[in-house]
Amino acid sequence: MTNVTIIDIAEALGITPSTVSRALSGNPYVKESTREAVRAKARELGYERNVHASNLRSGKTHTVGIIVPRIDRQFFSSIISAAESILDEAGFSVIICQSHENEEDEISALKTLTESRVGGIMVSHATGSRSGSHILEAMNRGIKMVQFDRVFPGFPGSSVTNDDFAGAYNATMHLIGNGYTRIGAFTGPLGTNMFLNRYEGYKAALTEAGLPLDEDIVFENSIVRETGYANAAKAVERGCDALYSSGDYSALGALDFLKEKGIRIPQDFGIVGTANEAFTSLISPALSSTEQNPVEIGKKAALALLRLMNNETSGENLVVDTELIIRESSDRKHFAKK
Amino acid sequence: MTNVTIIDIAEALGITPSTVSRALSGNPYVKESTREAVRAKARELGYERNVHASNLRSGKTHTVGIIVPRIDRQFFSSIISAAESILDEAGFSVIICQSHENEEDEISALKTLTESRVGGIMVSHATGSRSGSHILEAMNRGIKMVQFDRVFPGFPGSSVTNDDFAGAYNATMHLIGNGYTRIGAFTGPLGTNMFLNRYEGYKAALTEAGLPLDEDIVFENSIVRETGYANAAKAVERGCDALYSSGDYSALGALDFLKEKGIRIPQDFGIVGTANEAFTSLISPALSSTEQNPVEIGKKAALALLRLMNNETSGENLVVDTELIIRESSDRKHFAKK
DNA sequence: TTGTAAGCGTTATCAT
DNA sequence: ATGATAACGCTTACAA
Repeated sequence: MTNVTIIDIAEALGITPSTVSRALSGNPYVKESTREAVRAKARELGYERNVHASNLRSGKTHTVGIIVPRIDRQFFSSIISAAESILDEAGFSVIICQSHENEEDEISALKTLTESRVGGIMVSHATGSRSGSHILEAMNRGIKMVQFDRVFPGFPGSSVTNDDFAGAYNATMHLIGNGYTRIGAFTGPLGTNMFLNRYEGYKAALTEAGLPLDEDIVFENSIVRETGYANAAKAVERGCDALYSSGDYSALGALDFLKEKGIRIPQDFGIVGTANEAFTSLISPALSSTEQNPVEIGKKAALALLRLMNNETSGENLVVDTELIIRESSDRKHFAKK
Repeated sequence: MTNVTIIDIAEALGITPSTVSRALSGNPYVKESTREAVRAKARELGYERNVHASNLRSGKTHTVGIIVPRIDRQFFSSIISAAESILDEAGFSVIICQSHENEEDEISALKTLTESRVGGIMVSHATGSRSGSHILEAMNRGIKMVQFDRVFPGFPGSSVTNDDFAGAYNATMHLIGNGYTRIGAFTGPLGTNMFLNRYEGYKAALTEAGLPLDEDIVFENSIVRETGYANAAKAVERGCDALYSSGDYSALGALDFLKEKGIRIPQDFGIVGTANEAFTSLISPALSSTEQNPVEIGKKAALALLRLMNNETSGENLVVDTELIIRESSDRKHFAKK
């Protein structure tokens, strides 16, 4: 265990701890030769700053926290990875907590972080977290917070979200542009803002194109492969020739059904997913999807947090553009020859 | 900002800070009524323990660190997720650092963690980290460490690895059992122990089955889709009827080639990948692969670290079994009817 | 069962 | 440019 302190360095050099502290922390009022000597001795003795003593005395931390529902979802791990790189660069270590999609764990994660006196927190809330009162309360206590992806609108602090409305709108417009005329929708639970916004985008596109909205071909809670398969069957039965899906897995389930029935994709049926999961480019036919740019979200959120901690802003709401990735499953214009 | 201390609680209650400290930390020599009163007042005042003061005074931390090459790889994020759940349960927060596959960042991550006086560290080293001397040095300074997945053999402390040899052996044996007789291999860089072990497992299976080892059909550094495609062409040209691959992406590349050439899978050609990436079950034909059980690795490593910090062991080397997942790409016995 | 008092390692405020 | 000193908030002998 390292137990070398600035006092040891001071004694070895015949100076005082204050000078050692100043030398090590880059205080300008230190003779260059002293600084050199201190640095050399510190290295020689294997000195390591005790961040706890430092934090206690100075009241400042070089740690921030990130709370996500689960680390092992690609979307979140990409966000964390990007954010970590930026925060690390700025001299902050990152404590990561998982809420496991439930409010209780989210509250305890928040407690862990505030007890550690982190300088700020990035949080994407659990679906189980309904009111967000614990988050609001922490914000009101003065904790710098950036909400990302899943946010409680109207809270203080900053936020970074995707433009879900535009993503869905663009995807639906793309289907319309490829000549599909009866386009169904797979949505997530519409109680969640994100899914609601996507549904609104879908509707807006239909409206703008003069197509009727038929709720018979809107399937809520279609987010897994199995429901996708089952609802694709209904969609086909109800005369759809395309599907906009709020998720890639349900779109995959739809592909399963369509391939099984021998329905040609994209000639007879078009489909676009959402999230641009890794598998979308690997399956056949490759699935068109909407890229959510998690790396961009992570970077923007980290920078927003740094600004917040620096008092350069009291809060800002940032939007990250989505990007439609057109692949075989919906690109009738190019793949029809196949 | 919270600034309520145990002194505030003590004053409000007309007792001393020591008693408050004892009450809050579960010291048994505290009257039940006192404990209740302290807890109530703490809640009322919005008290939060200052972990820095606590750590400084007690010399103990409730924080551990995890260093991985990249958080955003599914394999590592699954390990972290599993480890975090267990460590969190045990009362530890987790600081996560990325080495970005280079030694410099790994060293700086190690420094960040030791400066934070973490109680222990889980580490999977960067490919760019050749000697591991910084890791060894930290271990020798008394830092509790568990290496996982990519380990420097012979180091003190604990380790958790996959049985890569057995995984490759089983995969190759499975191909042999399905009647394939000229089985090529895609390996990773053989300078890395893990890949070497897999190659040895492949060779052992051939030997045991009395099949010749032909280095013409062993392709080193086949780890991405593109090299898989190119080397599959060579393998076919050289008469292979099956491939054991040390990675899933190169196996995917091989599938690309085989499908393009109209070679029937698994009737005319069998293939098994490694890692059981999410896409393996989603593509067609579904790819057989070797599951590395990251969740198991994460759990085992976390528990090993807890034992190490508890001085229940001075080091142990644990092995996590891999699991062969048989899918269409290699299962001639069941899919041949197709 | 509770109080007293010292100290963990650092930094900030004086003073020199 | 450096030294002396106090203090950050907590835990822990030791005493009572």
